[in-house]
Amino acid sequence: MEGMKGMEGMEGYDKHAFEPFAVTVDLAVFTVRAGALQVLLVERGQQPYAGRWALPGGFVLPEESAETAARRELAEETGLSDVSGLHLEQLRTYSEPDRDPRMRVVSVAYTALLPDPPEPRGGGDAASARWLPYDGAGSLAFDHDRILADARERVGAKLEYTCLATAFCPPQFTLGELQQVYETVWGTALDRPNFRRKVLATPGFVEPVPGAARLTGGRGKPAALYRAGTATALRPPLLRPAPVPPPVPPVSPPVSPPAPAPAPQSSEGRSA
Amino acid sequence: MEGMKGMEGMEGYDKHAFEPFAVTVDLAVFTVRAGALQVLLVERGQQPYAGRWALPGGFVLPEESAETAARRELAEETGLSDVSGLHLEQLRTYSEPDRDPRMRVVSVAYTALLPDPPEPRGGGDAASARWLPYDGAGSLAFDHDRILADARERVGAKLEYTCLATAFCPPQFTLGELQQVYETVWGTALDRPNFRRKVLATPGFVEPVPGAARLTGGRGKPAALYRAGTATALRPPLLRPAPVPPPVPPVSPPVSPPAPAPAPQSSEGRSA
DNA sequence: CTCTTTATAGTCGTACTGACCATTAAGGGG
DNA sequence: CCCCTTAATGGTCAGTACGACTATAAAGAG
Repeated sequence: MEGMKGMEGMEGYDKHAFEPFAVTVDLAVFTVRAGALQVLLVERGQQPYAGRWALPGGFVLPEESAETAARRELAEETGLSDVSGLHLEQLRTYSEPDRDPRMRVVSVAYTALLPDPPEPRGGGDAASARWLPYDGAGSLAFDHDRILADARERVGAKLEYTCLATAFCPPQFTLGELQQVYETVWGTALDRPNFRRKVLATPGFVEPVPGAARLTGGRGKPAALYRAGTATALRPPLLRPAPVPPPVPPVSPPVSPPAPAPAPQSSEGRSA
Repeated sequence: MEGMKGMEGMEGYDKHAFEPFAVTVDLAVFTVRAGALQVLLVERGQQPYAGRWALPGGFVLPEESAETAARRELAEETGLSDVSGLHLEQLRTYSEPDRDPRMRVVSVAYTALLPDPPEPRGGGDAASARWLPYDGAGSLAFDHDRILADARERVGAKLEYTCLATAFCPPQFTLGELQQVYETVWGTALDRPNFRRKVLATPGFVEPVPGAARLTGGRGKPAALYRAGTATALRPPLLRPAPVPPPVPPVSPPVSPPAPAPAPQSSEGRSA
């Protein structure tokens, strides 16, 4: 603002010369659990949209920034005592005049990523807060469907060119778990050796943990443990596989040469 | 919001149960002119920051979204009659409680890109509006230095993985002009043949214009004209050159082998 | 006509990536 | 105890992308 059109000579201008807005924050809090992308949602207790699921959020208080408000809400909703280490990032602001039927509300949306999700403290103010799978969380209150979709897209995109994925992982993790994060958020399978190669070739993405290789739990060969490195960007990026171009049904290549079938001398050729 | 903590059973709640905010938009409008990145700025006419340059912007009106307000302001400040085709994109929202000394103002920042900049209508409301080079636009009013820096970084990043660069160009342009956009925003020189190869290899980035190859003006071989294609993403991306890793003053590799000096058989080797 | 400037074409070697194959190290069953 | 299954790891190979250059073409300036 600060241009203050039509408010010349206003000198500490009157607060009612313009429409006052309510400013809120909405949170899209993600986690990867049981191989699925999950979102923290609250059930609305009153109109409008009573009984519907919605993103957690709340008013920005007079003396705090939106970022501060978002972190405060995050702590309240998750019940976590320390949210200072969590990844919290501004998504964008939603300001359609009719997004809340009651009044003019401008909402600054944030995205947060959690490693291991504590069950949210069901009590408190919101009717109930729960982790729900992203798929099947459709039809939220207000414009929260859109916010949630925007948030997922943003997270998916950032996995490509940042080291953000480790924010979904506990302090120590295996490369398999890290890969699972990518696969879950992107909804595609990745080649394990290639993924490994890429991650390890990126300085500062992950670093090995000196002792230990978790034997417990798992059924296969025990995996090495890593922790998040100091790097933040991923260059060159790790691009998600293209959404499958047209399968291009082979347009009948010239009928002739099934020929001396030189046979794909591929796999077998190397195994010898 | 919509969580409405501590406002249970409020039913079309009272507008004064929470702090009202002023909501504004700020615009970082860029153009590339004369080989330099330029920004549209207005000179403030009153306190605070009277006489200082600031980003154009203004209040969001009661019945419009921030996006609508941003486009309205863009039209007003540039004096352009049709801003519908211009690239306008939400940057982020700034909400520090003390960002405006007069009152609580939350500002949604937008970034806009213009091809050929008309001189802004100096008159109107703001003391004066002008294009100024990005470098040397330091020390703006409020937190606009930060907003401007964020905007530039965002634009630079988007040039890497989107076809956004054409938004800086007129309807028809040469590859040289397009390259100039990259070089100006990134502040680095690019190899011309390689840039060309990359752009042309990306389907839908640009498409050749049937007739004409501008002979006028230029001094060298006339360049072919292109127009923006339909593609929006750039995969794989066109990464800006790394900011030169540490020049690594050779930390005296084991003193011995300056040996048969295989000499960096680099540049000179090939020029012969 | 020559030099300078800019556009455009093509080459070479390395880095990166996708698609695979192979081996190692558990755990589960028969 | 041996064999099968499951996962992690270690490699190979070929095609693509890209950085660094060289070479050629087509103006305008002198």
